[in-house]
Amino acid sequence: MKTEVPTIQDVARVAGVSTATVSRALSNPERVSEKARRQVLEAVERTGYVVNEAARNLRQQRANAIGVIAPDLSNPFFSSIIAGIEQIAGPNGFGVLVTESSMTGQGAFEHASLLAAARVDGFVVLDGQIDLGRLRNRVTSLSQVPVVSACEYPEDLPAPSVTVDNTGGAEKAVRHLADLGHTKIGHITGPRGNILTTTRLQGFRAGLKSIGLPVREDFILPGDFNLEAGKLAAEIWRTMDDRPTAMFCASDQQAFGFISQLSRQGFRVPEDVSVIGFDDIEVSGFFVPALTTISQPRLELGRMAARMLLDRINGESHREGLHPQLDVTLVVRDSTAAPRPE
Amino acid sequence: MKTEVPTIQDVARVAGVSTATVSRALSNPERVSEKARRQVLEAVERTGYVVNEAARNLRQQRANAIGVIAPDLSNPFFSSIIAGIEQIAGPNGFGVLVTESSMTGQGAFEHASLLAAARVDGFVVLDGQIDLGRLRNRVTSLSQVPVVSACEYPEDLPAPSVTVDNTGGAEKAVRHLADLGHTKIGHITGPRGNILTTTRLQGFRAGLKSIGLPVREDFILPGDFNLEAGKLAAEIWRTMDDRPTAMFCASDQQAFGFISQLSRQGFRVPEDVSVIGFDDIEVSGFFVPALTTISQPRLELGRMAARMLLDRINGESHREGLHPQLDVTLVVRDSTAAPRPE
DNA sequence: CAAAGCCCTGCAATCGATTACAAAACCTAG
DNA sequence: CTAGGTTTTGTAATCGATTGCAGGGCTTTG
Repeated sequence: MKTEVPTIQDVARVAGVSTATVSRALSNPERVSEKARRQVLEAVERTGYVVNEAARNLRQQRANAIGVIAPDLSNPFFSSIIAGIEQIAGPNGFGVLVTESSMTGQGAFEHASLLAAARVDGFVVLDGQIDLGRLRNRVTSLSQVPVVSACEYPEDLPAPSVTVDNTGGAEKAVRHLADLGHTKIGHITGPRGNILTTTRLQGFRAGLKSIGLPVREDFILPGDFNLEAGKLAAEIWRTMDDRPTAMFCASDQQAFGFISQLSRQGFRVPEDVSVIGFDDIEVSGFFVPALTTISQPRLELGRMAARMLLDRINGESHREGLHPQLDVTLVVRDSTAAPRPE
Repeated sequence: MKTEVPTIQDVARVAGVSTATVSRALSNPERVSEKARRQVLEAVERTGYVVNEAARNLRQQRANAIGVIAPDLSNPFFSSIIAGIEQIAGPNGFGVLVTESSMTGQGAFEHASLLAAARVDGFVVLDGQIDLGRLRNRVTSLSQVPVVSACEYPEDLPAPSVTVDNTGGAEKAVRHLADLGHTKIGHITGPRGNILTTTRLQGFRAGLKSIGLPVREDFILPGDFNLEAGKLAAEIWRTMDDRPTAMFCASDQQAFGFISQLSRQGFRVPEDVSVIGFDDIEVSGFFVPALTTISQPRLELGRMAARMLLDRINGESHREGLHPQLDVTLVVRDSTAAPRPE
């Protein structure tokens, strides 16, 4: 078996035309004659030719790939977004390079420069903690690379972003609980400093206010988005003298941890306490009890981010300050109910 | 601001040496003089130079990247493996290009050829359905590219693979249930034709046999790995005259679906039926009840696959037929218990 | 002091595509 | 039949790095 990979030269020889014609026949079919096109296509078939991306990238000064910087690849939340990105990028001929930024700050930067250098034409950043400004300064070539941030985003973002309506979602959650008759509503927050934490907390307060309920600061428990944080919060809830009858959790995972720990301690959801989450990840509908939550379109988040990035790469520059916000919806299931009468 | 990206020429000029020396100073520091090295490093710092990967790749005939073909990116199971792959690839200077093969057969092939063509130096295949032989024939250049398959793998695999001990895991599950006193043990399988389905079913049968329990074919319910399949199976279980008192589910997700639906119908786990899963995904420990399951090292699966692939790319060819199998462990939680006395 | 050997450096070819430019081929209309 | 215009094709430069080869400088040894 021949071990040589065929090049455009081989195709040209077989087709009996020049390499220029081959190149044109493949990328601008309408620019060559019917006859030449047929010959080239046939030669491509015969030789099994596939364009060498490295050569093309070098010549065109374009990588035909985008990078994704995610804080945690194994987190299903981020991986859904990546799936969405891939759905758009792939069919458009763009590869998707993923990296995890979780490794301590330093590492993330090393990584990013690895990605830079004509390896990718742009980035989608899913990590709100990353200091984009610094990232850009770090590597000269990076400063020219378009970036779109999705989901989380740094406070002072020098790039377009696509997010969901976190504040509105939180308000919806609070309103739902209030509608059920709850007046003692608590909240377990996300990690300190995260933009999602901030906006959801803000929505929580705004929601209470708009209904005319007071904000009880002692009902706001600090947390994180993960399962463990929910468990910890449950322990705190247990020890409270005056307990909220309903909790708005900053994430579904957190809600699971919360409910799980309470069940273990003999409490029941929603009988003893109503719980509402945020995200609507896949298992939420199958949890016991099925989780009431705020659903966000993760796949669409990724798809939209990819579309925006591709647009920018192709020069259709939106204004820098484009920040579409996707809607979220309340999904009522079994983890919320009217409070038990006193 | 200067918008030009510095090239090796710029560095050479600033450092007062030739491009050859710059190149050597960066990749073979010991081959140039102390002085030249200092000058080059300083020039790199000053110019903010980063090597152009496209040019390097073209010249070296190597992409410094690996491709991952996964059936479903948003599935946390696969994304964990990808995270593992990234953990090994990244620090070794390799990019990780992901693609989803879920799109109907055709699409997957298109995609793979996109990945080929000097874009990646090798693949990790996570999709057992993919016909590797056909994939390879499709594109001449692909036939030379090293492939490692992980987790799932085609029956007649022409490539090394890394898997977990599915059969052994299933046996452990059965034994655990039997140890608790169950004699009527059922199984919900994975999707038809999948290698994981086959091996786990096989282990299930073997487990029963080794304990001396008969295999009741009517206790084997066809399914899939997802939540919905568990739900469907629950409906079947309900209608059975003679019900198994314990079910071994082919995946954790499936177990969730099963338990969820049963709860909804007023049954209790483990009181009415014990349930054991397979995978040990993150939420399993926080499900209600916490799920007893067979834990498999997903991250390590990815890490090992990446290591094997990198080795092959670097020419350290293991024999073609290398198929390491990682161990799985039984994790006992709250979803299994002794059967209720008749 | 010359010869031999080693280390370091630079020149220039090379990887495989794309594309500017120019030439050739073909048409059309006068 | 020819000038002018359009379409199609080919030649060769180019992208930015790596690397084989050869030459220059320096050290060592006889």
